[in-house]
Amino acid sequence: MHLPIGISVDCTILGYEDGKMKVLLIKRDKFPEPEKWSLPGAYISEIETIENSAKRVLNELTGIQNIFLTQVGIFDEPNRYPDHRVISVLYCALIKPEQFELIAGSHAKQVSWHNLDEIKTLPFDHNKMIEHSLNWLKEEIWRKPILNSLLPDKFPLNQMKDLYQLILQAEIDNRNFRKKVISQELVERLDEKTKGGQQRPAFLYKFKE
Amino acid sequence: MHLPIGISVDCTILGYEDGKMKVLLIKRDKFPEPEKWSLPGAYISEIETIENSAKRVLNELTGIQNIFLTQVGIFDEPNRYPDHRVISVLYCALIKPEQFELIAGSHAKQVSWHNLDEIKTLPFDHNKMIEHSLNWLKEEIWRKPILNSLLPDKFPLNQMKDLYQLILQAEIDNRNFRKKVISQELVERLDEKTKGGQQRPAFLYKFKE
DNA sequence: GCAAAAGTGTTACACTTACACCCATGT
DNA sequence: ACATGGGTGTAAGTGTAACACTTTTGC
Repeated sequence: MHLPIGISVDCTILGYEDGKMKVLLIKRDKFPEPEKWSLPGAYISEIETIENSAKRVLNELTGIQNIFLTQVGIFDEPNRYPDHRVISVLYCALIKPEQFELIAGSHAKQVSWHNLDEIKTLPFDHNKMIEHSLNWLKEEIWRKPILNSLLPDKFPLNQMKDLYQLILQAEIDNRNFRKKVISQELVERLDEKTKGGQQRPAFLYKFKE
Repeated sequence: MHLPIGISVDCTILGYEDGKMKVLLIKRDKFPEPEKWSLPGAYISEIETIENSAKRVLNELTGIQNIFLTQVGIFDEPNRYPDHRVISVLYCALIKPEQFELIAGSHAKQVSWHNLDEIKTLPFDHNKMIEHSLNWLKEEIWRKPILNSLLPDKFPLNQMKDLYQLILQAEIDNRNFRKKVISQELVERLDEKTKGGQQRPAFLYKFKE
């Protein structure tokens, strides 16, 4: 009835800074895999929904709160975790690194952003989890302004395009991209331009609504 | 660590017969809710993936085996189940009722098909589960030949259209429907027609591949 | 010959894709 | 003046949506 199976949550928190995609990792302090960097995660509590557990765990480990988490998958290989069975529910969120103060708490020794393209082998199936989250993001990216969680409030369209290219891992046609996001009324142009660049200033845009 | 939280699977098994959508229910024999009709489901086992547990449970309860189950959701409200907490992973499958012999086993007193439009209040959150499965189906219906699991091997296009209308709960334009499924090479026409109808015979089609 | 279901084509609109040059600024 | 990234329009192709009449059979 009450099987000896643990249920945990893990979170892929993605950010965008200096033109690179980042993922938030914690340095573990306990068994298993102490001292290793991994996705923030922990067992769920008995009285919360899984999503609320994910929010709480994320806050306890990293200090991040009040963000929107989306469930993106379940990882249930019987041997994915050492010692005993743990089924993990994976959540993903996109945030602007500069808007959150990182506070390592609970069983995290450190918290920090890591460049996505430099991620090495992580414990358990966390590499698979990141890959899974990125695939989820690729599919969701055109639906509504998901990316306003990654971009600053005001941004030039080329920055937005760079981000789409980074996520989709593909070239995007400049003119078609502009037509699309403007005609779909995803973004609107402000009466303001970039300053201090080495070249022609660009109009700034913001997400609608 | 090993929290007293149960993990179960439930299955929405859908069929199509006599122009109606059907769902497979079992009559429960044990606590909780004995004697009530509900979706087939049970606790997962410690050594199987969740999906394999679902297949095993379905077979034990209904006799159905060798079918393709898709995970469509997780139901995790802390009080969805009486007495103690159980998180349930929901699977869905589409099958042809006439191709499976139903055998009530394990803790099922009976198994039988029920018309979807006559389903009353079921125990726990099983009504929500069915609704969730139907929404999933609405989204998946145009992707690949999902419905070849519901239709006979050979069928007239109008029957296929009726089924789409039933699932989507919407009118479909006859000509556009035919154009679409033929141009997408979903189906191909056979050199065979319906017989014994009261009207003009219709060409039979089959799913490609 | 008539009732009933089967079958068929065209046009308008929306969306996507491909493609190349001029513009505004800082140095 | 020139290097650098910013910015723009058009045409072809593809998919979707709306719409009404003729055909074939059983009775």
